[in-house]
Amino acid sequence: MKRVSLKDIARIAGVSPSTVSFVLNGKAKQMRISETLASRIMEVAKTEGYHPNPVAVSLRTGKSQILGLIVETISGNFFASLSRIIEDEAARFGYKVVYTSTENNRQKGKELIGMLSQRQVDGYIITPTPGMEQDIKELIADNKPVVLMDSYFPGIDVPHVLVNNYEGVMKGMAHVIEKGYRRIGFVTVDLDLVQMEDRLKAYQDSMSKAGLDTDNLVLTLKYEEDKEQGIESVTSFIKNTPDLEAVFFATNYLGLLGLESIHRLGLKLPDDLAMIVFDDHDVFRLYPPGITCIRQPAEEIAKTALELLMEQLGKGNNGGESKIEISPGLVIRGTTEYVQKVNK
Amino acid sequence: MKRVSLKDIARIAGVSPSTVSFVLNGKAKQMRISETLASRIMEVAKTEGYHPNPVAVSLRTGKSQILGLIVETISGNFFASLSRIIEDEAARFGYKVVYTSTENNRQKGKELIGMLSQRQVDGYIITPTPGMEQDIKELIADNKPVVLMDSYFPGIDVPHVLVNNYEGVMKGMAHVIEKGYRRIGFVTVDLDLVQMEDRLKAYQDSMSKAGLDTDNLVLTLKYEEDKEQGIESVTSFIKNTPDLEAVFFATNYLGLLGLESIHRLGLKLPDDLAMIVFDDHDVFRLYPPGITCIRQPAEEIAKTALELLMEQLGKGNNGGESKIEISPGLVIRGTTEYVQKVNK
DNA sequence: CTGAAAGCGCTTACAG
DNA sequence: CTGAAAGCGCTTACAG
Repeated sequence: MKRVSLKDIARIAGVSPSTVSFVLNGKAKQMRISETLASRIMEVAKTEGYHPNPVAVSLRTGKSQILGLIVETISGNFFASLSRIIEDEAARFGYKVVYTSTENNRQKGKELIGMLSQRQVDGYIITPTPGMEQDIKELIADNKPVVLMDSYFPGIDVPHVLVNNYEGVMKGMAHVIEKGYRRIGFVTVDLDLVQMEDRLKAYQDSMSKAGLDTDNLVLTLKYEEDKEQGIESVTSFIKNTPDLEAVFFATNYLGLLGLESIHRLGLKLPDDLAMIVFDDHDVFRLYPPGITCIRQPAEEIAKTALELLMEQLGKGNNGGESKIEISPGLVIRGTTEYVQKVNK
Repeated sequence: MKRVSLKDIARIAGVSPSTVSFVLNGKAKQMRISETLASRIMEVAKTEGYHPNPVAVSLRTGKSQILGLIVETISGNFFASLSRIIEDEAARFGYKVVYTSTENNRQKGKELIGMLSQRQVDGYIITPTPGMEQDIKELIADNKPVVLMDSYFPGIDVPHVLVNNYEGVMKGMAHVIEKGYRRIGFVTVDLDLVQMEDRLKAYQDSMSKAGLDTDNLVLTLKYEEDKEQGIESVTSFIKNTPDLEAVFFATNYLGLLGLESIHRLGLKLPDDLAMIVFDDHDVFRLYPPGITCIRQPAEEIAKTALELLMEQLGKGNNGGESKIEISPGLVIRGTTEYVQKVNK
């Protein structure tokens, strides 16, 4: 059962391969091929079960119709929500998606390898992690279509889509402040990413706007620390901060550490201590009730990222909707859905 | 920054493309190319940063060095544990892995499409679901290397690796029976898969061996039912079965339904009711303490599946270990790790 | 309206 | 020991 080739179809239909190719690629009228001939060729192709060999097409055209999605880790909810959406959307444009993850462990290596050996993909959607700057620059230099998701590097001029982090934290803070909380702590991590800066900034701004002090209320964990160390830091932070009423955790990972700390201290949510979490990855459902959560719309982010990529690939069919804010080469977009769970 | 081609290397090194190809593919001595020449060519290739174009190689050789992994769903722990392991193992043999899922919703469609459009992959690892028989037969007919994982179709003669379901259930049953339980229920689903049959058989055998009755103790849910319906069925089963002491859930999905039912009935595990679960997919950690769990070693299954596939691809480097039981065309292997949690 | 020809980047008999 | 040539299956100027 050999695969039928374009040549086979040509032979059976009694025409030249070129003609078959034109017809099958919808260039029949453009090439002024008679409708009769065209439909006859179509017919033959169908009855013979012809499918073009994508490898040959790719070699000839230089396009693979494949997109590369690079995420931090392939296990986890973020990837799960994302992959489905991106795969579906990509399919609508005739693209397939392959995944790679940087899996923090083999940081330096894997991502490079992945990129190099994958230069066959037509475009990239990347969730950037610290240290990827160089790789991304290379892609840009290579004129590869790239969209960053969930974060970006201020120094690199590349389209990206992420939630409005500042606004998100402002909303969360406004909420707890309005509820009457005053002594609000903030737990973050020393990751050199813009979204972390924005979140901290928003915390500080909202506190000062409310005339509240932030002295000794910010805990910055080390990215390198392991989970247990993190939990201990948070635990002692909570225990040793006088009159602490609420804590804002800047990422969902930090939130999980916080949850464990609160558990160990025997505190009850939200009565003893209120908790607000900035949910990076739409994993809200992991949290128990009694937590205020800034939730990121993973689906919207993913869809938008794909749209931006398609635009670069010349398939920019943004239809009626053009309300994507485009700063010079940059795209920032995102809404924050505010989920209210604190019942104080 | 154009990609350098093999031809470029040849030109720079002052030899023919063939020679370069031979050297780079490690056929230098086989072709009796002088070591001096060979190392010079290697040198040029390295300094020029040459990487063969996999698309061209694939077109020419008919091999893609890509494996297809088809799972039920891409979100979920099973996929997460699997993907990592299979990807790593495959890399050791020089293969990449692409994923697809059947995502029960678009059952009939997607899987077909996935297969057809992917005929470029060199081999398949498939977690079969009911209805895939035809597709798998086609692959076999096409002489494509295929390994089934986690289940198999008795009618199709293809290598597969799965846990010993019968043995697993026997162990679990032996345990609870030994603990003194007598009225043990069994909850299963009307899925037409061999492993479900094996599990039920083992339940019946162990009950009869212990001289216990199974009348009205087996609940078979409909596969088509949604979650809520399932929970209600299980709930009423538990409530309406007199003197029920323990329930064996034949899959982890059923186990989750059971958990919810027990919760709704306000029962306490394992005091009011003991629970045993056959964990399809190594997601044991999802269960609370107090549950007896038959656990599948996902890692071992995945590794074995890959080995079997490599064997078909002629890379059978099974080293010293050859204790894979091979029945005619069939492979059954697996161990069950028995995790004891019931403290009665 | 349609066909012959070149070429994408490789590998591999074949011929020296 | 090494090179010229064919060919994997397509697409696309180019020439009628």
